[in-house]
Amino acid sequence: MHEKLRQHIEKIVPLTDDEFAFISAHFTTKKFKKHQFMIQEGDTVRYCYFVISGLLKLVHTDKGGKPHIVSFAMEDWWESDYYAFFTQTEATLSLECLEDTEVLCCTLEDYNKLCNGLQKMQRFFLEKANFGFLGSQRRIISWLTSNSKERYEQLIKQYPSLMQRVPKSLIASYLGVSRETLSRLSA
Amino acid sequence: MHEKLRQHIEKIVPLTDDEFAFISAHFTTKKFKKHQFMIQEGDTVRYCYFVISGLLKLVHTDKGGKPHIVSFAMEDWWESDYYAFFTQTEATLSLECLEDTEVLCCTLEDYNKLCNGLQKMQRFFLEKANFGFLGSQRRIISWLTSNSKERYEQLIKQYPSLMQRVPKSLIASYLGVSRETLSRLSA
DNA sequence: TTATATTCGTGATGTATGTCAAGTCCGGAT
DNA sequence: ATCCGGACTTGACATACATCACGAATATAA
Repeated sequence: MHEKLRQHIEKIVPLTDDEFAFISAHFTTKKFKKHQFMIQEGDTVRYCYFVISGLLKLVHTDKGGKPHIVSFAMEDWWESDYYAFFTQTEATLSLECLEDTEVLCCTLEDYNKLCNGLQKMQRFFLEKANFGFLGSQRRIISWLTSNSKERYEQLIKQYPSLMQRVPKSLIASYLGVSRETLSRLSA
Repeated sequence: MHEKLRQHIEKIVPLTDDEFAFISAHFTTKKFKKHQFMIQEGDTVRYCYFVISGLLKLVHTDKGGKPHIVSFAMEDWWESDYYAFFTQTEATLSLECLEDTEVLCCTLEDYNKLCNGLQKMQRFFLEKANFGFLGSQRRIISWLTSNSKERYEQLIKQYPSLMQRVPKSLIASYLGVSRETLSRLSA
């Protein structure tokens, strides 16, 4: 089942069997049920996660108690409260399962061992980080240049499956509009 | 003058003189005047830039021709149209000087040579990429959870000098509001 | 200097969106 | 089958913001 991880990494750097065995040793498997929290606000964040199957939402709750979806994470995505993970501080985000989910877990210590022990792996994480940054920048640009309807259409074009898998109120939260407004956009 | 680069890198990884000499050899210096374009839409993006001094704006122009500020870049920042830089495709962003500016330039080839030739440097870029991602994510959260006035206050708190260095219309563009609205927020 | 552009504020008005409220539809639990 | 709660839509109204217009102050250039 770590095989999915291997395929994922080999999209960026080829691996020998020995190398993958080394990598694999730094991950553990966990399963979560729908509605379970993988990270809750205030937790110490032990892991970053590679999603084997399932679907997650990364959520920030504002002072007024209103939740906002920072991102979704589906198969082949890496997710965590990365700020808390990297700085080993308390989580300000929560990570919750929208479906039954299976993940591979990597501690910060193992993340660093992977980077230091295998140059290819550091290269892999560098690529991931760069493209993660570009994805966020793209979302910022989308927000600066497009109205709600256009952003909605861009989202369903980019992730068509999302519409079938999550309620529209969560899509609305991700886009930063109310669920009522989103409902009216389709017209 | 590459000395600023050394100090900057050594905030993350310590370097020997030999190592820094190796690094230094992969950068060239350039100077630009206020209003000069370092990157224009449609250009091939030869470099990513480390800002020694001065101030830049990274801009996306929408279909209607309206410019939107994706980010500012000041001393000690790295900037480019990274998507175009990494994928060697045409720039969709422009990079323009708001002040006379001095930068160190690094081609993608040199970037890769640095990563492959010196593990410390790959580690450095990994840290930069991770924190760049976290910065963008923070901005997205700020947008999801705060109104214009709050986002404005967060910005001046985070970068007080920006207010003295750029016209408010650019701040407005960065925040995604009209200059008139920004003008009324102070009240 | 004078001329010209840039910056900034402010009023009037239209529009997009949030909020509150009601009601329908549907699936899960008992 | 009945009940209940979540998902979604739609209307009414309030509000934040964009846009257009104008003028004053300031900077920049000839």
